Amino acid sequence: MYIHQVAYSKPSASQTAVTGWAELPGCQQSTQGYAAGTYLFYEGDDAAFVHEVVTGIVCNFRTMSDGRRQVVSFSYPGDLIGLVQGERHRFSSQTVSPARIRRIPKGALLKSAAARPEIAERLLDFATSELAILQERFVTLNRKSAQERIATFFLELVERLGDGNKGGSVTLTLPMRRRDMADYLGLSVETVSRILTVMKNSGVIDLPHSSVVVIRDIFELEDLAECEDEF
Amino acid sequence: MYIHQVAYSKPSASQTAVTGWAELPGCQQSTQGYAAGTYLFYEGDDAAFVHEVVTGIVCNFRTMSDGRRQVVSFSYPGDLIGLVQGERHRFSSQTVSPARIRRIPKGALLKSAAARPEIAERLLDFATSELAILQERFVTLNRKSAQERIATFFLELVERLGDGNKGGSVTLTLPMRRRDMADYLGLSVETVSRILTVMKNSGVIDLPHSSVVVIRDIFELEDLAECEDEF
DNA sequence: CGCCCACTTGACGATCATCAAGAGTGGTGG
DNA sequence: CCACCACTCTTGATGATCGTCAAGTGGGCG
Repeated sequence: MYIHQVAYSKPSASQTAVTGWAELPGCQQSTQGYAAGTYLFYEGDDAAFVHEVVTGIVCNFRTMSDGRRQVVSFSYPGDLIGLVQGERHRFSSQTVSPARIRRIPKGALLKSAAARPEIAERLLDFATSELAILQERFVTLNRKSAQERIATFFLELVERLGDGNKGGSVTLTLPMRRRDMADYLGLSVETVSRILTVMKNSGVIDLPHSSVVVIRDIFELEDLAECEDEF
Repeated sequence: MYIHQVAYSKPSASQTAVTGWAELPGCQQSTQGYAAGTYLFYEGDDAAFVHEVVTGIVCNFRTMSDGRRQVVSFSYPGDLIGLVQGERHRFSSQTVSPARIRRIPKGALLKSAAARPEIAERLLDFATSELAILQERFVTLNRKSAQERIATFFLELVERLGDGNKGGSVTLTLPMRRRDMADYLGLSVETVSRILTVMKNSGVIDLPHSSVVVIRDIFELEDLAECEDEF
C-alpha cells in the first residue's frame, strides 16, 4: 500500500523528475544514514512518513504466516517508499545496502498537494507510474520461466544501476543477496544459483564473484528475457 | 499503466466512494452498452478516455509475443479503467459479459483535478488503493499453489459479486470463462478444471453448472486460500 | 587461521504444463 | 423441435520445471 519506484526500465523513464521532494514544507532537509539490513518500518507500523531513498538500495517485502516471503519491490535512489493510502504500512522495508534516507512527513506532503496542484499532479504521476511498473512486473513474473525472470531482473538492474554503458558487456554489482533475488522473483535460492551457473556456462554472463555479474552480450540477455522488446 | 480496481476485498473496502465521476465537467452523462467480448481498447491505443464500469465485468490483459497471456485484473461496476500516466494504454481491455461503460475524457478529468484539490485527492487515493491491491495480489499469486490461488480468487469474487450472504453457503455465478480465470491466476485451463473437480470431490464447493459455483463452507475456503486472515 | 554464513551443486520428488481425446453446452438452421 | 456444429469444459497420460532436502565449497571477518 505504499508507493515506490521499482526496478523497471521503460515505464519509469518519465520519473527522473521525481527526486527533489526535499523542498516541501516540513520536510527534513537532512538525510539519515542506515547500515545494511536496517528496517525502515515493519508491516503494520503507523505510516507517518514517506521515505525517499537518497543512496543505497531498499527491499520492500511481505512475510506470510508460514514463512514464505515475497519481495514486492526494490527501491533505488530517487524512489519514494511508503506513500500509503491508509494508516498503516502493509509491507516491511529493509535496507539491503548502506543507505541514506530522507523522511518526509506524510501529512505535510498531502497538505502541500492540496495547496499546490503541481504537487498533486506529481504525486499522481508517480502513483500511476508505480502502477504501470507493478502491472508490468506482474505480467513478467507470473508467466515466465526461471531463466526469463532472472534475465529480466538483470535488465532491470542495468537500467537502475547501469553506468550508461549500453553496448557490449556490462558489469553489474549485485547489491542484494540470493535470498532477496529469489524472493523477488518467486524462485528458490537454489534455483537462482543453478540458473546463474547455466547462464555462465552458456556464455551469456560471467561471474567473477558471487556478487558481480558481467553481462557478455546484453542483446542475448534481452532475448532470454522475452517480450521486453515490444515497446 | 491504467488504473482500475481489481477483485480484492480488504484494501478496496475504502473505495465505495469511487463511483460518481459522472458529475465531472466534460464527462458523458450517458453510458454505452457493449456485448460480451467487446474490446474497449487495445494495448498501444491512445489513452484519451478513462472508462468507468457501470454494469458488467471487464478483463484487462496483456498478450506476449509468443501467445502467453496475463490477465492483470478484472474490473467490476464502479471501477475505473485506463487512467494511465502516458499517452498510450499498456494493456488491452475487453468485456467478458454484456456491460455498460461510461467514457470520461482523460484531459477533462485531469483538468478537474488541477482545479479542485478534492478531486486530485480522490484520484490519488484511488491510485494508491490500486497499488495496494496489486501488491497484495502479487504476494498472493507468486507463491501460492494452484488450489490456494483458486480459493483466493473465489473469495475475491464473493467480495465483489456476493449478495452479502456471508454465512453458510454462497452461490457464485462465474462471469468469465476458464481461460480468463487461468490467465488471471497464472495457470493452465486444464489445471483450473482439475482443481475445481478436486474441490468439488472434497466437498468444499459444488458445481451444478460449469459457470455456477456453490461454496459449501466459506471458512474452509478461507483456510484453503491461506494467509488472507492476517488482517 | 578458523569460524560462520552465503553460495553452489547434487539427488529426488511434487506440482503443474502439455498433448490428446472425450463430454457437455449453446446456438443455428433445416 | 430436433439435429448438427462449434466451442468450452473435463479427464487422462506423460513429461519438464522447479522446490526441497542434503552435502559440499568458498569468501569475509574476527
